[in-house]
Amino acid sequence: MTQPVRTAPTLAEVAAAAGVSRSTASRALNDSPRISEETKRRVRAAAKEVNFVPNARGRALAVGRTEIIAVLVTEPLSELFSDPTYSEFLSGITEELSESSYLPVILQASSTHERNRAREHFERRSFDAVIDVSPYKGSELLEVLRELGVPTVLCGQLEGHPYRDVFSTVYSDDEEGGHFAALAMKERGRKDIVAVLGPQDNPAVVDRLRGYRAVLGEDLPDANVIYTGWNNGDGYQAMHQILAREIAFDGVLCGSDRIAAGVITALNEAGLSVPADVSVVGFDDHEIAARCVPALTTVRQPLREEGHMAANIALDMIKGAEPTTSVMHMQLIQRDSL
Amino acid sequence: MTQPVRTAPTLAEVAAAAGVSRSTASRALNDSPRISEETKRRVRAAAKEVNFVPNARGRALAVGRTEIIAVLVTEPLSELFSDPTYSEFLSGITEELSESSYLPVILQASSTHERNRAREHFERRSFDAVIDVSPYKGSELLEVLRELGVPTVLCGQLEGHPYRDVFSTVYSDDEEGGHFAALAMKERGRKDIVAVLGPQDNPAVVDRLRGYRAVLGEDLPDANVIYTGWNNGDGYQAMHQILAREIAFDGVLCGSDRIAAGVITALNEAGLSVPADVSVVGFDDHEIAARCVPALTTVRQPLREEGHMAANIALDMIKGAEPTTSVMHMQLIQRDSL
DNA sequence: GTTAACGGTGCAACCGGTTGTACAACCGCG
DNA sequence: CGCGGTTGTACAACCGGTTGCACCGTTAAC
Repeated sequence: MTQPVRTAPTLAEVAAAAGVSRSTASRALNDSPRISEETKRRVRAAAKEVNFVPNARGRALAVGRTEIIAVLVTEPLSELFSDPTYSEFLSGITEELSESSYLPVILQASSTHERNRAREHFERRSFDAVIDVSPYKGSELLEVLRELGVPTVLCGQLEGHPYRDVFSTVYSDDEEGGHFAALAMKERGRKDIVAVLGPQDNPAVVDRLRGYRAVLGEDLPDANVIYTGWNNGDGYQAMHQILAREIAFDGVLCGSDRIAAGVITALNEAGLSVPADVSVVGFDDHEIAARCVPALTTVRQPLREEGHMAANIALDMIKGAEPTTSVMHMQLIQRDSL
Repeated sequence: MTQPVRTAPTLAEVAAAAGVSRSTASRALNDSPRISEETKRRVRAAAKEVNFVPNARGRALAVGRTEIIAVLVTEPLSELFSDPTYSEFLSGITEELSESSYLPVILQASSTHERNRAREHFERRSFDAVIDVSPYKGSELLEVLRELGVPTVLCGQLEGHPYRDVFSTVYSDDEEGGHFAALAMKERGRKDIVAVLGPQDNPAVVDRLRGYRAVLGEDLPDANVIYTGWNNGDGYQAMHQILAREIAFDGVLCGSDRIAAGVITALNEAGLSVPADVSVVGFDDHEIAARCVPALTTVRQPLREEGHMAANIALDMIKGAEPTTSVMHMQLIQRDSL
């Protein structure tokens, strides 16, 4: 077992070991066409020998990049991640970046303290690009990023597109998703709809509800809209509340697939059959959706692809590309709960 | 409104503007005692004038530090943060670091891809220290960190303390917490206990259960232990299941305060009174605990302090301090639900 | 046999800061 | 007036890489 290494080998040591100059060693390791195969082999062998890894600090200074991309989170993490969709989105980002040498890190900036630190490190150019997961209009950090000219991708639509000319934007069309779900209910002939959504202040929730409303109008009365958490148990509890009211309904639109799972459990316990008595539609196409009994009809949001897109745009902007806006589209996944 | 700045001012420009050399400018901005007050004033004015912020890359190379600390997360983020306690812990870390110039960033390393990238950046020394939020024995990343000699703090107890001589450890004594909760039940004379815990594979859950068992023995039979999520609705649903079984019980130990809130709701709906018929004890001392009706008796875990501790130890280790182990203690908060 | 072309390598400058050391200006003192 | 000591500043080296350019030896062409 090797002893802990306290001091990392430098390029100079590798060069010495291979019997070449630092510059040749550098070019060999970066696979420059100006170096002969024979020399490359020697240098690579030497590098492997001493376990050489180029030091990030020296490299960053020379190439002008840190190869770190900040994923900016401006709300409390627990809130963000209680929405299960985010982790899928983040996976999309890391997946895409793992092809490159870039590393995504999550930067929490919910308190003033945190925002100040973040601001400072933005000014120092500690990161090559920023992906803002939950941008809001008038954020002072966005203002800073704009002034600094740091490549930035916003995930989510800001009303009025205040930064369209400087920042890129990626979002999926939640209103369209609501549209699809509601349309499916309507075509099935459901007339008395209940909605069990996520938190009321979540922008996606607001947009989806708008989509529902545009299709259903008075078939989805205000009194039938319930805001709750995103989980199984939350759906279960909400459905209990609704059943306790003893109102008539034949369809439930859910804010997530896990909510839908809880709703179905509660309905079954109350002796109601899905989809014979009540239709249920979920949201996200989470892996749980296909495993539900009955298998859940749901709206698929291309979260992973959204992450890929955001990461790619960030990489392009680092290379100097102009800001872009791209909209991801929702898709209704037909199964048996409708 | 200023135009976006594309190229940041360098120290040389500041020095020129102030009419001094680069070295003097540097010392003036770093408040060296060798520089006269008058010169410092001039340099600072010039720096403010051109909006100078020292470039992280140059600075990092010179001082040998990036001033970034990685908070390593080896499980999926959504899983981690569905446990509400983590955000409190993270706040503790950022709070403490905000006193310094260090910035904590969260590094997700659940997939192989992610782990490889993380490893690479550890080798490059992109971070000055690592705080591992959910360490597990045999993690290859820990092995890498050990070999590289990167200052590392583990949050959680690893059985057998395999890295005690290289890494620092901070953990709160979950078994002790379980002990306190169970003891309170026992002193209250409760004999038939039910436990509604978090996920079965969560190490804290395992330790707490061990604490319960040590005190209660057969008063908490295996059949009465339910594993679920951490939320309100999860507790509600779990309690419904228990009530459906029609077993006799007079106490419920909960894995989180939110679970407890759901449990109380379900008990009330079933016509049972807390604490007259059934005693309920929560965990965490989340803000919801005091707001429950009746106010919730719970076990307080010093999460924020744990974060402070972890951050401080990391800073100390960067300065060269030896690894330490520190245990945080639990505390029973007596309220009305027992 | 001389020379141009070319592939391979090394020197030295550079990225943007920090810091050891030399030096100039000034002070008070004998 | 010359000395040693203090104070404030500048020069230059350094951190660890990358890269423009000059230079070397070889080969092919004339």
